[in-house]
Amino acid sequence: MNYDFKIIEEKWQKYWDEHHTFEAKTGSEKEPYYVLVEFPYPSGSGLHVGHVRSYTAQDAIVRMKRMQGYNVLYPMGWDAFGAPAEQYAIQNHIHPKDAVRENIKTFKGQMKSLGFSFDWSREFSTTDPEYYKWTQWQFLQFYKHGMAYKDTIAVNWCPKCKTVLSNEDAAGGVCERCGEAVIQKQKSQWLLRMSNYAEDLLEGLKDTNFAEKVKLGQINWIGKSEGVEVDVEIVGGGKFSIFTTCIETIYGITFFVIAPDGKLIQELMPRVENKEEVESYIAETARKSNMDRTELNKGKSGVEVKGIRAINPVNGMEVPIFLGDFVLGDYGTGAVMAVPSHDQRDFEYAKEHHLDIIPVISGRDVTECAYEKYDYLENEDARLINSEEFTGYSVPDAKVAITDMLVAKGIARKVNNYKMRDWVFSRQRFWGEPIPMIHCEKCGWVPMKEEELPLLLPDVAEYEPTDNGESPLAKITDWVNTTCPNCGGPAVRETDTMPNWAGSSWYFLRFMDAHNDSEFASMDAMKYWKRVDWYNGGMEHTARHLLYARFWVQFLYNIGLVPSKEMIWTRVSHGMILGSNGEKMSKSKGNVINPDDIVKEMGADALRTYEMFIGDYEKDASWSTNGLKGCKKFLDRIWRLQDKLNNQEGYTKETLIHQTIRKVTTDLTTMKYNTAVSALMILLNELEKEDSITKQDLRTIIHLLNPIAPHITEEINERCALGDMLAVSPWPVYDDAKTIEDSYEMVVQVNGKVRGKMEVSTTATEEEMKSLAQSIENVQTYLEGHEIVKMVVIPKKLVNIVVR
RNA sequence: GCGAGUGUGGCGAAAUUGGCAGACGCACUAGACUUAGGAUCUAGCGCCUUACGGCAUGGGGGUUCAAGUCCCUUCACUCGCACCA
Repeated sequence: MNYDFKIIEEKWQKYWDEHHTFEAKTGSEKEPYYVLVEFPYPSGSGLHVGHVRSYTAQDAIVRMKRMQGYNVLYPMGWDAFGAPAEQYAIQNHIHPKDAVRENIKTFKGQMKSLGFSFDWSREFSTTDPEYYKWTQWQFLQFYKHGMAYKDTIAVNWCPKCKTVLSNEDAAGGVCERCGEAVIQKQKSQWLLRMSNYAEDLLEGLKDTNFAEKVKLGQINWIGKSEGVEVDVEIVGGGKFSIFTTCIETIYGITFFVIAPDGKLIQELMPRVENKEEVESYIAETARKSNMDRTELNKGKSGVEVKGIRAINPVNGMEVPIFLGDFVLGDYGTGAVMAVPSHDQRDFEYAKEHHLDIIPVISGRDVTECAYEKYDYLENEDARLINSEEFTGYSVPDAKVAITDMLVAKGIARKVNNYKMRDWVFSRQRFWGEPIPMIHCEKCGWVPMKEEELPLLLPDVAEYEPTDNGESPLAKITDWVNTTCPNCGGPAVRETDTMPNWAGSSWYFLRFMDAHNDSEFASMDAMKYWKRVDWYNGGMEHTARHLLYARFWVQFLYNIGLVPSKEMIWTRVSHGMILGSNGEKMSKSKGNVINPDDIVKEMGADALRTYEMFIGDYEKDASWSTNGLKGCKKFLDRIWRLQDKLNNQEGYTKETLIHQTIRKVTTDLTTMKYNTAVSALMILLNELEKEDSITKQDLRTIIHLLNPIAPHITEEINERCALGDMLAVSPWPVYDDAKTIEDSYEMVVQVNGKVRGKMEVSTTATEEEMKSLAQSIENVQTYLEGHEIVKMVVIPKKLVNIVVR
């Protein structure tokens, strides 16, 4: 008889709800433990089997930790602002607010039907005014500390979504959401000075326990390079600066290249002889999207800036200046020294424009391609050549000596540069937190009074983006028009909204104190919970979301509002659940599995067990309905164990049970869910062989399974009157001494090949093992006529007899 | 191009970190039970060989008594970053 999962699962879900079983109490004397899964966008398509994987994985840990006596916080909420929610609303012609409300209802119902032990008392949505009030408040803190500013900059613009994108959103030159090629557009934008935190964000990684690949993602994104900034004189007066990481090649300069989108060329313009040519190149670059600029890897476009020549600061050589779009206006100084002999990019440019190539480092020819840094740094014999007094220096020596010389002359500085830019914080969108800033003709930008927050999103009929790039909010004149908080004169509100990254940058703090209406979270609550001990999310968020969140926290720390500089300790990421064809699940491919269907057909416990058993948690895995059936069968067999119950005391399989407790406990702690399930299957196989089993046998196996399959196990426990509810019972403990078998199967090898096996007592000495090994008949046939050279004994494992 | 990772039966995967490769599950085969069912139970299941045995962890080489695991080399795929000076 199979179990009726539908009735059982609903019964326990209702019980947990009504008894608030999983609510965490701030301030409890138990040790706090905070487990977080990324809160989802409540999109219209509902919960994905991928969500089920990570939520179950964390749920299993959380349930075990509770039983181990921790005060566990496992919260859930909604990241409901931003394009996905808005897009859904536009497509379905309903107000985003209503769409979000509906979708949250669906998601929450689905989560409950899967038996996740979230603390629902702390639930909130980033779109709740009670929450975004504090997002706005924190923006004002950024502003008041000089960390938010408005600037007209070239921004990534998606012509299709009609909105500005951050560099992170426009990665690869295409819009993150719609895939459209991103173009550059000048716009006045709010920015957060994230680049000020580049070094701190790098340093802070040392105080986290992130997976190595997660750290690397952060390091790459920050993109630190150490180098030297050098002043360069222009013939006939004026100067500019360049940034280089290879100062040792400075004698090889044959030209300079400056950015077409930078300020320098505009300053030089009056002296330019070929203005028309230069201006048309600038215009051409502006038209190019990032994509084009990146894809044009080969063939270095550019024009010479005629009439202006620059002087190499070390040898006084006069060289031409070029414009090239491979030089970026907003990185470094927007100008580079070009050393075609030792930089492939410069080399190609020089070939294209017929410029000189002067080698300055010995060891390789430079007629075919450049002799680059990674190459000459490997060559210990490399020496400087054609470099006046530095000729003959090794590269490391030259780096130091040339830098010192230039610094001493006062024309150079040691500088670190970072790829990471300031965070573009404006979106021309309706569905986001309004930026609480007011513009007054007289006073300029003035922050709203904190006590007037939240600045509510008005109710409007039209929330679709406009063609001119203005936020839809701009059309609502009675919302826009206001008075200046400073002088009381007429003023207008900022109509841009915040990116959806804003609300998710601090939500984990709010969970620590979710209903506080006088602070975003009290210092006491944050000190109690300390930090997020274990944070799970998709790999796609490990670079950006995590970086924003860390930046946000570090800023709050610096102004004394959070207890530590890093509030997230361990970050892990899960692999995707792919369709049964091994491809990413998508509607168009028709390979989407809806968790609701599985819950209906097989039950939540079966789905949970299967997703834990599917394979290595950090790797992608393909869906298999057969695999799922196997797990359902496993649960059916667990259910049937009830029939074998007897009234005897103690364990039937003591050693194996202790081994299983140990295995499951360590596997859950190290995210090896698949082998934890397999250990339970092995135990079940053994128990099934018995005619009858004890209460303790049954209680232990269902206790160990409970974190993964909470409903069926709780039901068996109740039906068989095995003890207190599992959810509030202490986790089984194992005794190391009881995990040891009396005997084991000793393997006997001759010259490394297995020639015999023998059951041997665990207490057998090495000498005993040796003689027993030689007593095996089959082993003897391989020893005959040979001389034993040596015997290798691995206690409790094997004997290897080496013969000649 | 740079960085990271992966590669083990028909399939998903294990392997106490150098010690019996393939645990556990799926699929498959045979049988049992049966008021034929996509239920349950039993046995088998890497490849070659009648067998003894031999060969097998992407390929090649090495270290070792012993290699999926360590070293060198090579191939394939996946994921990040990508004109960052």
